[in-house]
Amino acid sequence: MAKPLTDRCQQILEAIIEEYIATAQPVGSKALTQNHGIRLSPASVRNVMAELEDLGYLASPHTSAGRIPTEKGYRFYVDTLLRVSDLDTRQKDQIEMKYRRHGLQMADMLREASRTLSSFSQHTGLVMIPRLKVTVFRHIEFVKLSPRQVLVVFVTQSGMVQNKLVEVDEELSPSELEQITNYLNRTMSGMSIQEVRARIVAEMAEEKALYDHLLRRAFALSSAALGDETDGDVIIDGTSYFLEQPEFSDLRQMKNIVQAFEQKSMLVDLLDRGTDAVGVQVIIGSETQYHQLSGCSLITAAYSGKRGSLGTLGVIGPNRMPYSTIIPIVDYTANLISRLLDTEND
Amino acid sequence: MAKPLTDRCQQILEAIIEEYIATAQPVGSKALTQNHGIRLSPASVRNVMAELEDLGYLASPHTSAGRIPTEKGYRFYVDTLLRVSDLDTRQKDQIEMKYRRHGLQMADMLREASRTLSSFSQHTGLVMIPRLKVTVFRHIEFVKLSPRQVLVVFVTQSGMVQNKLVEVDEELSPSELEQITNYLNRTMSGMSIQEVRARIVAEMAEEKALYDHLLRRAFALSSAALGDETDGDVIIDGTSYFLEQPEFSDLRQMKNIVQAFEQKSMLVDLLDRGTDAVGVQVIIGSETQYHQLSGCSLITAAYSGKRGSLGTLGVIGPNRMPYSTIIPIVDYTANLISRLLDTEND
DNA sequence: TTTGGCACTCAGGCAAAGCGAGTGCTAAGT
DNA sequence: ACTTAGCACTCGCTTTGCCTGAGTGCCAAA
Repeated sequence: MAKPLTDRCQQILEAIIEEYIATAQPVGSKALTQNHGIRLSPASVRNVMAELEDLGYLASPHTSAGRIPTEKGYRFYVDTLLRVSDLDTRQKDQIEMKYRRHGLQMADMLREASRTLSSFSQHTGLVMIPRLKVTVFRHIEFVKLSPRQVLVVFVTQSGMVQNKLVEVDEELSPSELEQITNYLNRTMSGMSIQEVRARIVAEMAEEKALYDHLLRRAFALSSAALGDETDGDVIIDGTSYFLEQPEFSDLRQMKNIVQAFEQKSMLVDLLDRGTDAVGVQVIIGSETQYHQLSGCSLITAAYSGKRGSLGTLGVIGPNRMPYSTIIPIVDYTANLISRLLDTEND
Repeated sequence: MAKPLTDRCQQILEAIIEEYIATAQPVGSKALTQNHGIRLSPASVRNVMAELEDLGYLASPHTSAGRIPTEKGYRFYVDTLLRVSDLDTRQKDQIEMKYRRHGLQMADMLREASRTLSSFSQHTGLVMIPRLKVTVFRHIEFVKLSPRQVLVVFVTQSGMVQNKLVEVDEELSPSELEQITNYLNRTMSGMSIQEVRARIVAEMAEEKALYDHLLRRAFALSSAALGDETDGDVIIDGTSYFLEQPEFSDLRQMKNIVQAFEQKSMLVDLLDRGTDAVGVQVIIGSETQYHQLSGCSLITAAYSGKRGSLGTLGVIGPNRMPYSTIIPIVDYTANLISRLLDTEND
């Protein structure tokens, strides 16, 4: 039963999907024979279409309309029909230009990436902020805000700044703070946060720490600051492109989507899935497993710094997205960001 | 010509506006006499309504529909008809509860404020982040990222952390950086950023600085870091409430609004207008002077810290907003935030 | 295996008709 | 002088029916 589709079937499926992506209208047999170099009569095409519908690649909204691709159809298209080309150099230059401003910190860069993804794809751009645990420790600093409150400012290798307010039981003198600062910066510099955490746990258990009051407080403070994982944040840009999509003119669904965007947790999850993958990932419709996002697809790619994968970026839009043009954009952007993060600050 | 409206006119206008706010439907003469304790016949009400229409407080979408308020109508309602009551203690407690988590930094608090405003008003919440220039210097710190790049981390009195990457012409040794840090923290602590800037300009001009190389570099570095005003940022929450409003079911206008939200500059401008005002401000429809936001109104109030006004927060929604319930919410939230910012860290 | 022919289906557009909410006006009542 | 009942009128909204056209499935011929 799992016999592969014939060449002709594939060719027609591809034509239908591309036509549908372009027009958002159910596509009929006649339209196909006219515009897509199919050298067959409408009747033959109809036979093929009926077959493809039986196999689950196409669906018809009603008897007298054309066919639209199913998710299975899109999946097949993306997996085997689609040949993605590279961006031409002009486009690459245009994208790269956006990052030419100097003094760009990582956060600015990621914001710019989201904006660029959105404007080049004409869909909604997503960029996940790196999780704390995958970043590399560079510098920590304590600022006493009140006798019991200490602001811990923490800088990663790539120039991201995290900060957290920590309540302490017992007041710390400026010189104590300075000693702690120096000690932590000396010992932890260059380690990943995961390593730092492991180190803290290990040292806390050691005898030395038990007797050294200051050391113990140093570890307590830093573990409080690094302890709670920020729950993942996503930069979203170009939500308004969603409002242009005819398939979301239904306000109820539109509201679902906007709410999902505000909540972010679903997007974090979806982007997370692609963090350790190589190359571009595509998630289509119900593969998201969120019914609020039904009809939405994502094109994502991981970006990385010196020490491996940092996060994921991508584009979200309706199933009917121009995959062939957006995939190279996402791919190039992810590589570009990785390159920029890799070469800077060395 | 500027004769004041009679009591009866005002009473009816108020009833019409409140009915329209509740139902989003043009309100007719009959509906009024039934539900709003107007002891008049529909015919009399009609006469009054015709008069109010002539005066520009009401409009009729077409002959055989009821009346809807004009912007002038809303303005009159807000200015003279509306009596805002205080929130009851239960609501106050509910709101206050949201800020009970400890270790809340200013940024978290403002985010929470936006969310709370939105969920309590059932419309879109806005909170402006304080402009750099109105904040108070507490601490500055330099982190050398590469020979020529220094990350300037800067903490305000209220615990906000700003950071900026600065390129330097000439490498700074760690000890130089430390000297600069100490000097700046000693001299500038407790001053507002405006004062700090003025001080820097003044000292740069003085003889002393001309001869003290290090001092000159200290000023150069800090002025680079404090120099460019961040162009104002706004925390937006509850955009999806907009999608529920029947008046925005037109997708074109909806798109305008969402784009305006993404761009933020309009919102920054609108919130800025209320920064130095006392109490709650209401901006209705075309008073925003942005055609993209036609049909939208804002309810805003300034919040302040120890040293006076910091920024503005509020709610944006359709003209047809329940002003009487939202105004107290905005008012209370602004006061609450001010109180929290005032009492913390002392 | 492909193709032309043909009957069939069904959504969308259009016009006519009916409904109903609401108005403005006039004349009578207080 | 103000209020109210009555009445003709307006006009948007909904329903109904009809038509059109795009597109289908199937069959028989090439």
